[in-house]
Amino acid sequence: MLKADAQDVSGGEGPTATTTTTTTTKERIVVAALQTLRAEGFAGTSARAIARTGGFNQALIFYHFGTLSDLLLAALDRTSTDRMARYRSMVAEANSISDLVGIASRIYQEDLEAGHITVLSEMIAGSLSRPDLGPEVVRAMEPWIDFAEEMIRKVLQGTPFASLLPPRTVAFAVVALYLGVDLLDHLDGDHSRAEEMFQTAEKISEILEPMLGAAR
Amino acid sequence: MLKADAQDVSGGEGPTATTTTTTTTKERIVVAALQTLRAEGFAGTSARAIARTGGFNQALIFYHFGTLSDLLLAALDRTSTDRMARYRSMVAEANSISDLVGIASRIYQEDLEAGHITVLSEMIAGSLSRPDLGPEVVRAMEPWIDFAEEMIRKVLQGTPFASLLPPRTVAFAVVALYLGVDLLDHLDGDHSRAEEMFQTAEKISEILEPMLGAAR
DNA sequence: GTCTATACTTGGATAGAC
DNA sequence: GTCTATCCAAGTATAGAC
Repeated sequence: MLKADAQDVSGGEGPTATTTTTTTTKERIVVAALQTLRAEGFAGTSARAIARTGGFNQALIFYHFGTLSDLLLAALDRTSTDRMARYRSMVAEANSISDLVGIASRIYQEDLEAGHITVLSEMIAGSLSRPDLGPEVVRAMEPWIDFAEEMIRKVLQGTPFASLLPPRTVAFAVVALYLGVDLLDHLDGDHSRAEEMFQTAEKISEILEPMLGAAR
Repeated sequence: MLKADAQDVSGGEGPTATTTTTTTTKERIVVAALQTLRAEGFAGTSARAIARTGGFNQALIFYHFGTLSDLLLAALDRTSTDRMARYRSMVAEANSISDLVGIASRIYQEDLEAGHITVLSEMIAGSLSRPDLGPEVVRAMEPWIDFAEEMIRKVLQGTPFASLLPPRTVAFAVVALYLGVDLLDHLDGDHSRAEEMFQTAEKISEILEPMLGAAR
């Protein structure tokens, strides 16, 4: 997996709706923007830096996207959509708390290596300095909290925890935790702590589960 | 010893070692840097922006700190030290889990309003783009994980959780959660979710506590 | 659609007067 | 220690040739 993404494309503009990965320039620019965000962070992601990364002319960014902010938002949208599809497909099988934790653990690993979450946190951190980004970044985060809420609801249904843990609040905390862990994880490259965190969570959920009866 | 100066003032240069807060220029610069980081984010915190915030000349930054990175690190050190003192004084009374959660809740509120955590997350996010910051930011984070670990250890001592929850791992998660919650909280300014999260945590800890006997 | 060239702005950093 | 002036690199964005 890892670099398996770079895109699903398919539904392009042109009439050539073949399955071949026709990489348009616009897509190449988005991909380069994502790579740059991951590697250099928001502050290092200038139009010129993106063009260097992708090996194309800097002016193309403005031709295709108008402003740098618009490109950045398109890139954010892209990862967000791609990852959401992946998350949904992975989580389809999950019915219990420990299922969910296990999947979260594997998917975090995937995200970490590919830098998907880093793009989010860099965009969030960056939107302080460019207020036009703020509202759009907020919108990009919402589906994630919704998604987490949905999963938590599903898994807490009928357990004694349902009355104790407001799904929306837990969802918020889980998303925040994801972001924070990724932030720290990337800072020093010591991934063992996150691993141990997920292992601990799995252990706990496995102990908890029998106390609840089958969650579903 | 990373810029051990930055200082507590008091022991100033001049013979006037009074208790009055003699604000040296160096301090004013650090304060302005913190304000700018909070308000404009890492990407918006240029030497010129800091000088505008503080109402002093831009060249002073380079006279007093050499480079912008060094100023930023001094500022990070400053908040980190200040907040650590505050945390330690607040937490001195805490003996139980629910004590700790309650204090964490109040202190988060304080941090949020003053933007203390934002400085951390902006510096972490920013260190991607300026690799010279990375190692120093890592060092600035360590005391926080240590501190959290210490607290968690203290409060878990002798409870059944002690065998289940590795203090270091939980500490890492708690710090990550703090960062992530602040990140999201500042993004859209909706502080109710964090509040509810802390309230939920308090409720849970209050329910859990009697099951453990006095934790201490 | 893509490239070159360029206008204009901001930023880090230094020199030198005061 | 502080200010003015300035150098130069880098950034966003646009115009116009191809």
